[in-house]
Amino acid sequence: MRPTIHDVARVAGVSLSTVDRVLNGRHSVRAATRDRVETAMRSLGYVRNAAAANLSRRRILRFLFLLPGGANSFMRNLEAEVLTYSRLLVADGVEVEVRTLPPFDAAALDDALAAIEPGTCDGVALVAVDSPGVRAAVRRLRDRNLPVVTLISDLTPELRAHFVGINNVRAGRTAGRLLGRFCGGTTGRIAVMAGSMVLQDHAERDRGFREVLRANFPALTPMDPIEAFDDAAIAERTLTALLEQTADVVGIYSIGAGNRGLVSALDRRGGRPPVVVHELTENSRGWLLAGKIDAVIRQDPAREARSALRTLVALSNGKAFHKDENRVGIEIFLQDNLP
Amino acid sequence: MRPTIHDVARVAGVSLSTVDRVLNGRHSVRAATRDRVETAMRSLGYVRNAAAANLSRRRILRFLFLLPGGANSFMRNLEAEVLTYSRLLVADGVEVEVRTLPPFDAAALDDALAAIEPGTCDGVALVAVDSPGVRAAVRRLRDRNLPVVTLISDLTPELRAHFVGINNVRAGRTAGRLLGRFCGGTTGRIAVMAGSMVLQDHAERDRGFREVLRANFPALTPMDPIEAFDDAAIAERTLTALLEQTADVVGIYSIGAGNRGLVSALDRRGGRPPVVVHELTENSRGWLLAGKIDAVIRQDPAREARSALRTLVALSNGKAFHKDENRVGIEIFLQDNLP
DNA sequence: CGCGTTTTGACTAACGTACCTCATTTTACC
DNA sequence: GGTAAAATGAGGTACGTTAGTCAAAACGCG
Repeated sequence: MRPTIHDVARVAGVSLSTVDRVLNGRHSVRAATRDRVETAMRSLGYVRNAAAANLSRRRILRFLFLLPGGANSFMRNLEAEVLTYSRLLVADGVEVEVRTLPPFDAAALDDALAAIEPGTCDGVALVAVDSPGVRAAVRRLRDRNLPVVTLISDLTPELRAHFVGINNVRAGRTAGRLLGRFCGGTTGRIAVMAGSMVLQDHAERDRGFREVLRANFPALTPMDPIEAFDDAAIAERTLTALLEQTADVVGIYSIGAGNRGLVSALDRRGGRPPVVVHELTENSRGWLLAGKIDAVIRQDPAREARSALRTLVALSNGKAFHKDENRVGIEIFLQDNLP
Repeated sequence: MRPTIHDVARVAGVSLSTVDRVLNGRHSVRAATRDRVETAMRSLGYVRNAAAANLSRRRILRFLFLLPGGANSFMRNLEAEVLTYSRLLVADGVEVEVRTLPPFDAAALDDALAAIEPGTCDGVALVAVDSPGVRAAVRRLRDRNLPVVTLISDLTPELRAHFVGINNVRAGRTAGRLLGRFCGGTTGRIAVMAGSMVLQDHAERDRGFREVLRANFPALTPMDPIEAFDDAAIAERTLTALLEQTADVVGIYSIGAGNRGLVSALDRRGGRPPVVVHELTENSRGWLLAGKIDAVIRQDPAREARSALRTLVALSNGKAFHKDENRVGIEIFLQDNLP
């Protein structure tokens, strides 16, 4: 049988109340008494029963997720995963509200954060837009002891409790090394297609990609990024034009969405250079299997949703959470290791 | 406020006892009554409070992990991860016993499974060795409603509740495709180093590797596997000999452990062909960063430990567990996407 | 030493569910 | 219609913790 606070009280020679006071930092307890209680806990190997504690606290944990709205398929996917996983957590007394905000709108995020009433929420996960207002709002939440987790896009580390997402520079580097190796010693130019370089994550991937090519594959020259604004038609048109004008394209890196256009453009030509894209979708999975692209790099939105939620739960329960467990990786998929 | 069984009873117009009977399938309840209760549950969106239920059941969940003993570093790693994660679960009333058995010993596994006393254990995770005795023992456990999860190595699917591990044929295919691409059109032979082809997982990886080379990279010819028995000295000696005898080795695939010997052998030569190995360790991570090898393929033992434990917990609580959540992937690491 | 202040103890109700007993009602069947 | 059997109700206790109240004890300080 696991020891309970009753056992701790008995061994420490104090009352239940005192154990409770030590455990929950209530009234003042003399240092000597606290020591005795803590020693007893250690010697018994006491671990607070999380189920009983939460039950007694009659506490349901309410978390707020602030995600950018709009058509961005990655974000919609992430939203769906958050909702899916939170349904599983209902049995453990967790309630999740997902609110979508105008994308890239610091003021809207700022307002949403400021509007959080004390006592109505036990933790926040947000896709950060870095601005002084947002930083101030997050700081206020932290001062209220509300755990804040950043998702996908980070803030300064001292403001948030945990960041769930990938390092996009390293994602770009990974793409660069993969494509560099796939090009196998040929010389030529690499076409780069992005959603928009205004997006921080796209810009970071682009940077990492170029770093690696410059340092490790000097025979490959990345071209200026085409901005396709995640639109298949634009992507197809501009890429087709580029391929017609440029004879020595020996590889293609697609940083964002709009890959349908990329594939159509390539389909109409005979042969194709190595292609590396981001995000695993039904489409990109099919293209990988069909041999229309060579590798997909992704961050798993399902794991990100779960990590964010688990982190919030752990922080709210005052549990140490395993950082490693809640880290998401930069995954590489070829047609053989698809999930 | 979330609805409780009291609410369900009120709405259904029955007593608490009856709701309890329906919920836990105790005495006989008339179909009509059961219907009313179930309708009430649905209309209220009732979800059983897992914390309260387990508390009341004064139930601690006891799980048994049966892992192969011996020096196999992957298994030792896995064992450590199981212990680490189970420490986190203590607060939720989970107790884990890890028992190591002689490796590849079906009889020992069989005995260990048969020795499980009813009532002393709520679920088993094992690294399966397929034999009639083991299958029978697992079937008996299943008949006792004890959830059984296979780890790393599977049994026939109908016997176990879940398998946590990777498909090694696909892992080998992944290695093959990666190495094939890295070799970039050159012609020659590929050296293959395994622990022992008696190991099923090594044999499967070898098979997948060859499949891909044959189908997609006909210019690359895999050589017969060197068996190094996970021993660095043997690996170094045999690989050195092989490289001296064979001029056209254009790639190396290491299926198992003993990579220290591989790296030493390569270190003593000028230049090296592309190298793909399995398992991410402090060593292989260092070699990747130092450019001594090109890619590492792994299954994450930490995630496998967590998945097995979470699956057992979910099954014991009668919860639907998310299959996807508890699946582990075949991960590819280059020096840029290391965790 | 006596005072006021801290610290501690004893006790109680509650959280939502499980599980038990005993009594009562309803049903099925002849 | 009467009987046994089945179904249901009522009520209690317990799980381990939280969170309170009130009284008693110990302490610090002049």
